Amino acid sequence: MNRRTQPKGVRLADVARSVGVSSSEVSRVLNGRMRDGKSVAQETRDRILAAARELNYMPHRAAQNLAVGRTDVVALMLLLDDRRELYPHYHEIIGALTYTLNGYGIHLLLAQYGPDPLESLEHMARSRTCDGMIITDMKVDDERPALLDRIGTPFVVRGSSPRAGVVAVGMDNAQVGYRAMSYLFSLGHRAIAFYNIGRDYMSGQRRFEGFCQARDEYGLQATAEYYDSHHQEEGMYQAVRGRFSQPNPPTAIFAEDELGAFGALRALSDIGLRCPEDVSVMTCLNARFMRLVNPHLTVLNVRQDEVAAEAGHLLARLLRGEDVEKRQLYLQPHLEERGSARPPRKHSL
Amino acid sequence: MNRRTQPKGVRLADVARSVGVSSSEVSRVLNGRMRDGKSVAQETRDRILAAARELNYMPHRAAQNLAVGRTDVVALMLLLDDRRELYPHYHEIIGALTYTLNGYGIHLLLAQYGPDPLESLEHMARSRTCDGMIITDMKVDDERPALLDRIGTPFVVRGSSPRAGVVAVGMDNAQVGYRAMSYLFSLGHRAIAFYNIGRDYMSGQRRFEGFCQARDEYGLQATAEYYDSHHQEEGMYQAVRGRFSQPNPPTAIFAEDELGAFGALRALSDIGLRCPEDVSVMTCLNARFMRLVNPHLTVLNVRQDEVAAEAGHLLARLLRGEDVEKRQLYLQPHLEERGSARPPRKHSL
DNA sequence: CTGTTAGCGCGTTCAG
DNA sequence: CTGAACGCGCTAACAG
Repeated sequence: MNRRTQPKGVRLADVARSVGVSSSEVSRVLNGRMRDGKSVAQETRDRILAAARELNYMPHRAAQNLAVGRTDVVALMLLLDDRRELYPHYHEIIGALTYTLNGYGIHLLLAQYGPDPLESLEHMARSRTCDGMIITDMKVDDERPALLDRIGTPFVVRGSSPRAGVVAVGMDNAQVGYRAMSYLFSLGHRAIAFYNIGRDYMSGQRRFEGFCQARDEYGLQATAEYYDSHHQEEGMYQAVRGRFSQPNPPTAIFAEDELGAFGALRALSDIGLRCPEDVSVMTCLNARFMRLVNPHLTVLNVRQDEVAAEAGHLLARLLRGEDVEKRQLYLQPHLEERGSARPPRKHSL
Repeated sequence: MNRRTQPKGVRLADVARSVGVSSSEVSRVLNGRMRDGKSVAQETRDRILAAARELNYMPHRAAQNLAVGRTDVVALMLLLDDRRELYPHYHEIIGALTYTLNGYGIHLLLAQYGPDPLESLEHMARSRTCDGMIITDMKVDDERPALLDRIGTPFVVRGSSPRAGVVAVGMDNAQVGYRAMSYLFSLGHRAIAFYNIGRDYMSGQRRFEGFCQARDEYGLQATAEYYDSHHQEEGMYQAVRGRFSQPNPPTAIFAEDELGAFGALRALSDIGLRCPEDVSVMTCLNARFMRLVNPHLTVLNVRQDEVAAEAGHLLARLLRGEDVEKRQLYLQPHLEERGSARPPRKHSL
């Protein structure tokens, strides 16, 4: 009961000694390495298990890792913003990954990129701190997949992959761009301002393609405006204020993400315009609380939690040695109408 | 350049052989273990460093861990809600912890509690998967501190500690309760409904104490109402709807957290009451986006990121062997007025 | 200043 | 069915 913990912890050898067998025998029993004919006498088996429980034996992770050459750890490297805060979408990614990986007995390790991201990544991978990695926020010229391939570390891309031959799971951002435009068009909007993530990001690039396709298809070349933004709440605020001080303001705004949408709303509010009466606003996001707040934003739901969960499953299978098809899986965004986008007014004041 | 990665990775011995020294020598140089008089000849030193760089040597984590008896990992075990999602406050905790710990060369490991939380915790600690832990969401009868003490694993409590003799850093929740009441009282409210976190949680218990103190001090025994809630958005929605179908509804509501506040707002809206014209609402939270949304909530800002950062610093110092005072640090909440709470109307309709 | 030796704790041959 | 011996890769103690 009140027995003091052993100074160094109880080892395999301690259990072995207490039973009067070799430590190999204990290892075999505890790891269930006795299939085929290879078996351990039922009696020694029981005695070993009893002793292990009695001594409260717990294998030493580092020792196991070293012996087996595996860590059961998957790393996710984080990009913190200028305030050292996590970007919103990480919330769901981290939750879903932790949950999913734990189902495979894998822990999630978090680290942040240093000044040289590739170096951070290489360090993490080559030191074998983890068995595999999830990489996110892909740039169009992202060198991480190639690096990890070279090192031989299994990984899954969360998001759009800059190239084939890797396992990637993300949202279909081309559809995000296309459907946002289609929807606003169908409501009757023609003057649409599309504020996008930077096109240096894969998702931004994809969205841009979707935007272009819709724009051309609907003949909006003259009225639909495209902006590369990626400057969060304040950036969008400034951008929208600036745009509305110009002639021919848009009747609808697509914002890159939730923060951008709030920036846009704040700008409209300060200008004296209402949403959706005067200007429609939509965006794409998933964060749960966002659905609870006012105004209820009409969004293309990009289910980051589902994406992350799927990425976790795929990586786990990869680590198990199962052969996973090296292909890209893109989930479709789901339109959720909540009233922040409506048909434009027929006549301006 | 295009050299292929060695099958098993390059080891210390490889570097040693390439230079013609023993691996201890390499280890010494690479780890800078040469203070005091103990030095390594400048020349061999240089040759070793050159060879290591040339061979692109990277120490094997598991081997180092085993040899040194340290992992440079701190674990945070998560509580997922019924939807397997992370509670809102984790977002800032995780970001701040990752950032802070990385400054000490420590990674953050995430795992979720199994059905038996104490067992999960013990497993994590005794297997020496991590060097230390951060524990959060303390219950009043929380057994985790005692368990970790017994095991001998360093830890820091994020939140209110159920007992002295541990290192804890959290918000002063008694003040949260007290100041929320004071503020609403000072605005002129007398009929206040205080929806609290469950009192089985330390923070709930503390808030309750603050609530009681203010209630008694201001003579609100007859009009201030207390509810243990802790049922998130939907729960608060139901609770508020229920309360307003009764006589003598409150003129002000304190909600346990952001989700609760949104539930309250939704309920009021459905009932046909406006905030803050008809009913004042305030809560306490920190999440950044929450500050951006409408309505702008008047809150007691509980800076979870600062709390977590401080907890990270303390744990890191603990792990370095510095002797940290085993005491509790509670930051003060900061009132931020954003208009969701106002003086009550003089006369009801 | 440097090499040798001996672990760290566990898994895994390979005989027996 | 079981034990002895070795290896995982690195660090630390101790000679020299």
